[in-house]
Amino acid sequence: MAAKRFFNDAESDQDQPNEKRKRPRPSFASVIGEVVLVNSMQSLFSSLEPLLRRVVSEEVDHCLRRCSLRPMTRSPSMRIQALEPSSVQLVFPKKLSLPIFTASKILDEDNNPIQIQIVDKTNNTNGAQMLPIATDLPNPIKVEIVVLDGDFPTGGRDDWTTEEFENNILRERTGKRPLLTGDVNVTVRDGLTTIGEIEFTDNSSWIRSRKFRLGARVAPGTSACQGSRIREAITDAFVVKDHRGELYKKHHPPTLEDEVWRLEKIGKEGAFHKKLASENIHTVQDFLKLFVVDRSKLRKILGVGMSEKMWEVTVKHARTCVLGNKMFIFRGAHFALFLNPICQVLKAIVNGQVFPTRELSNINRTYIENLVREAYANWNSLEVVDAGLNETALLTQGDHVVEQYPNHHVEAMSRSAFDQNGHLGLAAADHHSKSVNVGYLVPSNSGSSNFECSNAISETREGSCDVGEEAETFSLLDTDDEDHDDGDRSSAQVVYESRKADSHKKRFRKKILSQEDEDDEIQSLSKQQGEGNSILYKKHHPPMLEDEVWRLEKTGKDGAFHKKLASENINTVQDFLKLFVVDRSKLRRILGVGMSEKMWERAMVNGQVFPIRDLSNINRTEIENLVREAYANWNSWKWSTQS
DNA sequence: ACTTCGCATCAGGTCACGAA
DNA sequence: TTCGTGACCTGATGCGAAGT
Repeated sequence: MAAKRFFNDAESDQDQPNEKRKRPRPSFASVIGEVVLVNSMQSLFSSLEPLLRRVVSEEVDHCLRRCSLRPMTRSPSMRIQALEPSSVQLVFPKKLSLPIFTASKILDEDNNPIQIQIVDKTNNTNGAQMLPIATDLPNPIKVEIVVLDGDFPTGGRDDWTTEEFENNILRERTGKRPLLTGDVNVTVRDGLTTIGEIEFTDNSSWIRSRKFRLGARVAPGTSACQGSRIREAITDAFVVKDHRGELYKKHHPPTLEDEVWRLEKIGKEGAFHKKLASENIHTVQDFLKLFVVDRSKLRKILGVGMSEKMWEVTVKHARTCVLGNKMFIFRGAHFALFLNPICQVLKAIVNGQVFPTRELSNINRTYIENLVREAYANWNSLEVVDAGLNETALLTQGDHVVEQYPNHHVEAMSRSAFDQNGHLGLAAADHHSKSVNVGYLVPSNSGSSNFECSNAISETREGSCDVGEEAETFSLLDTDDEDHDDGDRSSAQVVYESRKADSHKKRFRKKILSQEDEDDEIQSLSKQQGEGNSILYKKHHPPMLEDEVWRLEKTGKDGAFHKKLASENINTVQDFLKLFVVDRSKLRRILGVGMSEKMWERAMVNGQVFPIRDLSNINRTEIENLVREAYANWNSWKWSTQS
């Protein structure tokens, strides 16, 4: 594996912008590090030689490039005029569509090809009134699209000289294709042009700012500006990601059919993805169904490896899923249960009597719960119909409606739905005073495209929540006792969020978690599951002599202790134990005060697999000296294997 | 020659724990 | 309460092998 790119000081040198174009090279420190490892001056020279050769080669290359470019890129007349005030400028009228990936077409925020305008900002104070101009300028004008460093212009300035602009143009890395390919040279007619297809060939991670800008300038050599400079255009800075990132892109909003790793915090083939897959949760729909039917089970599947914060992010993202308009009907001898695609009850018919959501509380709660679970278990056999629901019908369970729906349309609908029912309005859903657990969605009784929300459980911690008897109704979405705690937790989390900045954060979270009564079960489950997923870092019990030393408890791979030990040539468990036996205090010193006594003891418990025989009957000092000698000449001894 | 894919590694974030 | 550290996660990406 090659070392990661280094960002040395030379790259930050503003006076040498071309430094950024260099192929990243090993830092001096990394070279020295290698040398220390091999511990020989010969290695030092052999390590430095290729580095020096490359540095010299690249510097010569850059000098040649700069010398060869400058005369071509700026005409003498342009150079003189560069610093003159200019009211005419190129602009990108629209922002770019983000994120941008390599090998993908660069488009504007409306997903249309990028445009470039020439505008005159004379008499324009706020930039909003700039208009394309076509007069007083030659027509057409050739324009070149270039890539700029994201840090340009420095200091947030909105003006620059032609030379500054030119010095911040980025070129491809050594051995790579041109950084920008496609229609990089365009012709502006009547003050406006559209760029066809352009795309990046390389990501932006290799420059210090990690961001690019697109720039547009009048093509070098064009002497057609009638004595005035046309100022260059630049876009906002943006990150260009490797095209592979596009494959892993999260969907906003996700669809029911999306694979579950499209949700935030669930990486493709990552630990959570595997855990979910092992429970047959493959799609966002699967995820949401289980969330509705048995939230605690879903939480346990993910385990403590998924923190509360991550869980919230994932759930929040999942909740933005568009549910579509399908309805699933679970029929029995005396009942029919109408469910939405994520197992929320829309309506129930029991013994011929129709129960819209508002009246579901009148039915035996356990009875309905069991039906829902049964429906969930037999999901594939349910009858599917087109319910004609509004396409934007979304989840509204267990959270503030506002938070769940960035879509204002849906928010408005939810608001009206609350009002219709005479239930809690959004205004009352004050973040600081209460949280609202919304029950389930139903199509409006009138059959209109609106839908209603029923408050199932509403918890108030500090303020009042006027939901009347509705608060006593039940929610099929909050089926177990834990979910009453969820009400508490939601409120608690609101309070917690408001205290985010203060130092009670961790203790407070711990307290909340303890209320959830899930630690032991989840932890043991998560540990079991986690072991399979973190096998790369797994500690060995017991460790083998040949094991790398970081297999011992409290010694993280590539962590501080690992490095300290490695620097003393203690690479294996055997090395560790040898020094432990021969000179325990030295070993302790190597690890330093960073390893607490408790950690030290734990590492010892894990490391001491071989009992040291009692030497009290033998001359201790003599034996110790022999052992030290043996240790010092370890590799020169002939060893026999004990039978 | 170029693309695709899998592997390995790294960076950065979050969290828990323990010591001071 | 603060700080240092390890653990473990996702996401990014360099590299080489295999495929086209």
